Amino acid sequence: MDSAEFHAAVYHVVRRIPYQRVTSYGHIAKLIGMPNYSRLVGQALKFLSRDVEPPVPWQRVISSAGTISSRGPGTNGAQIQREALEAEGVEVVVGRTGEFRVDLARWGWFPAPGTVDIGLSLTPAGAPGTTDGAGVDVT
DNA sequence: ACTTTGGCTTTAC
DNA sequence: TGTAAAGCCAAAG
Repeated sequence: MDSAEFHAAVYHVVRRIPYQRVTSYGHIAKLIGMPNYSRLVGQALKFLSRDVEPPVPWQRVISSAGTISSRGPGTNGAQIQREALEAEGVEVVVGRTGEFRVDLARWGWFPAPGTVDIGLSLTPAGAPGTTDGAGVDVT
């Protein structure tokens, strides 16, 4: 797939992230079938224009450690992201060094690869397993 | 064409 | 958890 398809797949998957759920860049890469493209997922979201037709909930994508990427001191992207997450009810805590983090055990959404539609032909036909992908139910 | 730079990950300590 | 180091891949410089 070329970069256009990659972007499309990323957006597609990100849009599949349920309300009040978050996932990681790396997991999205896995879902698409390219485990080592985690950084490119970040770029795809970075290149995303802010007024695409079906909005892409990019705020539901954070690092695998459950922290919101700061994107540098001069930017307020992390703050925006935090507000967006809290706005939909996701609990965001502030670390001791001031970073925002989300409890992945509670809000994380990590369905097995192949169980979500990525909008491309590589989705296996009768994908077994969870179609819900309700991550961890530790309550 | 080479070097840096990212909304990253994993493994190891 | 928190760093540190080594991979990773495309876009900028």
